[in-house]
Amino acid sequence: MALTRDTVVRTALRLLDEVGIDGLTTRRLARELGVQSPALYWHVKNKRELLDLMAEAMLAEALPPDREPDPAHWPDWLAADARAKRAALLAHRDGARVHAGTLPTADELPAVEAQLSALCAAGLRPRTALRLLLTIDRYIMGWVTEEQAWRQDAEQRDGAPFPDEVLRGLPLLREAADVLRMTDHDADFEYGLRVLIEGFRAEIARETAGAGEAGSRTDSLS
Amino acid sequence: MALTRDTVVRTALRLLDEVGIDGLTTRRLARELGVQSPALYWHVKNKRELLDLMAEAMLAEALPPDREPDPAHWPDWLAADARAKRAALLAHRDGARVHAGTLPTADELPAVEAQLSALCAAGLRPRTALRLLLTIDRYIMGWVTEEQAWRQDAEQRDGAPFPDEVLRGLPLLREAADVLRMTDHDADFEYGLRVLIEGFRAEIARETAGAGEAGSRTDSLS
DNA sequence: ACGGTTCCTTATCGCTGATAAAGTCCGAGC
DNA sequence: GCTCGGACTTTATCAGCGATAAGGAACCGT
Repeated sequence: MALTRDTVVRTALRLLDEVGIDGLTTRRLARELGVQSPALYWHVKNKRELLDLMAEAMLAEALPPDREPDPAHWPDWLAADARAKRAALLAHRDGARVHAGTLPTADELPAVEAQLSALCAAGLRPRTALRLLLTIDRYIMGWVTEEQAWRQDAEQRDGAPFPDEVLRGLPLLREAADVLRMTDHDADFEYGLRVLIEGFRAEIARETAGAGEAGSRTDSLS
Repeated sequence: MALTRDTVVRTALRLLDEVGIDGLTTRRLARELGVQSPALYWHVKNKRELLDLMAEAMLAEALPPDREPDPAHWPDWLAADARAKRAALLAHRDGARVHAGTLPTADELPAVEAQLSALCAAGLRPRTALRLLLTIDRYIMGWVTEEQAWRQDAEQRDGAPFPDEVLRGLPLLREAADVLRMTDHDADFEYGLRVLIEGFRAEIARETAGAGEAGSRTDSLS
């Protein structure tokens, strides 16, 4: 049976978990597939394209299929989507770094349109709703990137990071030591997510209230 | 005059702007310094350390020196710090990618302690305050990473991204097209920042209100 | 004048992503 | 039944990468 583009990508994802993104070379992948490395270039234009396909497959395999988002419960599905995306990125070693290189493509747009539709029904203008989605997306990317770097580092570090001695004279940090040392990624991610959604709530309130003066944009903070 | 670790790092940063992080090789950097590439390894342990030093220098040169943050105006300095950090990362090509590889070090801690102190004076527990700082930091990292990838891509792309034709049948995206196409990074970043700070405000209100039941953590969204 | 430290060079290693060119196989058309 | 053409894969090779070993030159305190 000849090699398929699909098996190349799936094998690459499996190999990624074994060796990490830095260990994922075309030769290693070819070996895994029982083939010489130039054979890969028949199925894939170059390594960049391979990584793009991996990122796409990563999200596809872990993300739930499109639902019609319910405007009434936007905080719920917004949070659920965020958790699902984080989970998708965490599902593979260096998942965030793989995804980070990719550019948004046109075929993701319909799902975004559906989300916008629900958010607008909840009271936002399209511009604001899209900005909101972008904001949450960047939080997730930044978060998981850091989280995976930290996890990676934790494997080859002996003992706790930021040992008690370096916290001498820093009483507040000492009190928040478990947050500093990232002992509970899930809870800490959840915190930021809640803050964001709380902020969105305020934003919706503001925008609904000032609906009459839609044109007068202001970025003031208070 | 002999080479200095400092001139190596400064030259590396200048070269980074010219060729980007992928073009920044030890050979290229050595050439820029009028030296053979193994000479670099006298001043720097390896490339990872060079990048760490570059990241450190990047932030040091663009970030304002420590001030004592004022608890009364926490939204102001929090936002100012966020803008400054984004500016620092934007100041060099691929700045976010350079910074992303680095791990937090102990000498950043005193500044964090000072921020915690101000946030606690404003009504937060240390754990919550630190989580808040982490949240905003990850937003910045995620944002600028994406922003620089986008800018990079824009240079070698002809015409607008997401041309009108792909927005056919997607009326809300069409209305938010300038956000989708990232025509104003500053304003879009500012939006997310404001949402975050609005969320922090709500968080402070919640925490101050429920101060009696400090132990009963809950992550529910509503 | 000598010995040690500092700083840099030359030579080389094993590895990377990628291309060119040749070879194999298999199925459609005659 | 043979042959031609496309679908794949191979071998050979390239330029470039980060890194190390070993040696040489310059300087500095003694």
